[in-house]
Amino acid sequence: MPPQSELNKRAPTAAAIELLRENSLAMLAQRELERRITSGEIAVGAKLNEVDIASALGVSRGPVREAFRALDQAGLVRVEKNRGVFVRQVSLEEANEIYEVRAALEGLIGRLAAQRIQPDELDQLRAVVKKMFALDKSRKGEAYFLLNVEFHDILLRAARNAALATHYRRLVNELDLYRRETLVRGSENIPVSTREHEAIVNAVAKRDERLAERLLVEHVLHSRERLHGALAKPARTRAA
Amino acid sequence: MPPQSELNKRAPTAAAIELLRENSLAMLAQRELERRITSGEIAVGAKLNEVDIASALGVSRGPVREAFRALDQAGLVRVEKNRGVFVRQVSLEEANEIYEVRAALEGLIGRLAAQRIQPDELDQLRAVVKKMFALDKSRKGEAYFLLNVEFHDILLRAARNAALATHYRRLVNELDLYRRETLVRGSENIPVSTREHEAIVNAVAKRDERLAERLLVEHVLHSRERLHGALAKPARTRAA
DNA sequence: CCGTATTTGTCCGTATGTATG
DNA sequence: ACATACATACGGACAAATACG
Repeated sequence: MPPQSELNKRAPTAAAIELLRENSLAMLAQRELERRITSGEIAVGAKLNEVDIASALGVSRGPVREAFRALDQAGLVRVEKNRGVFVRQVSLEEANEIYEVRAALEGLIGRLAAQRIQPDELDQLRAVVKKMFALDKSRKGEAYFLLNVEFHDILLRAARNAALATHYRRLVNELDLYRRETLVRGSENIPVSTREHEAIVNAVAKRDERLAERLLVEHVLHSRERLHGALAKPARTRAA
Repeated sequence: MPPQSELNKRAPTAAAIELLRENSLAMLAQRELERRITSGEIAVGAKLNEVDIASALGVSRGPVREAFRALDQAGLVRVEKNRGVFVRQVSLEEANEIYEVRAALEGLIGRLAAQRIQPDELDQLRAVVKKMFALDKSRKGEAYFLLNVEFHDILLRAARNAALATHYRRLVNELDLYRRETLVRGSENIPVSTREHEAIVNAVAKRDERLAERLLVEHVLHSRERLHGALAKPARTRAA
């Protein structure tokens, strides 16, 4: 593990001191570990050694242990008493369960966003979809992935519901673990997915709650099918 | 705070030792604090003093601090750096947001339960509703509250989705904090609520997913209205 | 506004349990 | 099976920040 981060400075910089004014080392360690896990920097199933991580982050073991408990509740790691902490592995069955919940929340996001979205947020959504169409031709998987995250984040803000945002983000994190578990990357059919995004924006813009809800639920289920399709038949070309 | 719990035994009993074989002190402390918070033993907004709780539980501050981090992620407490940990207060606005999410999940529970419920679970649901009708006449608020929890727990099991259960339980916990915050107890109109439960059981028994979903969503929204009604007009008698 | 007491934040030592040869 | 090495679990000491008089 590379021993670098916002933490781990021998001589704390002014910025680091400012961070510590508001955040405990435990919270900073939690965020840093969350970043390393969701980014794939730490592999799924990997064991998190207290002393290694503590030294890598330049803190003692106390804050690291506290961060572990938070990450456990957040569903990112699994704690086994007297054995250690491991990056959580999400099975196919669990992923299907999570998708069911996510679809329900995604539908709610669509309904609320159609009610509450502001003009500037609509502009942002349209800008993201525009970038998606531009990307469409070159098939850049990683860039598309980021735009997709941005799209759903804008919708989430537009829904104006903090509890919804909290639970939705956790589900997305868990699905990322599954994606990494299965080593499937770029399974999205970008042209199809982009058109779905476009239709969603139009529904939200028309303030059509029912349509936005339905399109987002279907969008999630389609994403799941595309992912499973990539898993089940890796050699076969997938129809839209 | 009463210094009693499964923990805090000077001479650990055999049962306590068995507990410790599988659970760390941090996890036990977390559960115990969760119980004390959700039961109202510790008041909403109260400050949780590390040393007091540690001595009350008969452990050191380390496990208590770890439990705090987990409870923070679980939405039961709020951590302010260098100031302390407080039982979370849920405002009216937050409660409304949580209700929106809960309604969506409750609808999903109804749909999945209608798909997947087993005969013995249906029997359990009917038994609970029967008890509710029996209670109906004597208007026992606390007993009804417990039956209500049991009813929704059976449905949750019948839905057979662990992720759904996790997120649903957290939302219910948060709404309990709101209920306690507003000091509203027994705001349910028991006859009406019981009939709603009965209708839900019938829909699930008929495997009518759409109806079960709709009835449960409405049930949640009605519960919210009954609660808000009790808040807005405390002096007035509430109509159904 | 300052000094003191209390509380939180962090670190490290020790005990206990687990994995390995 | 045993012994050794290693990792985690817990407790306690010290430092820093906050609250109080």
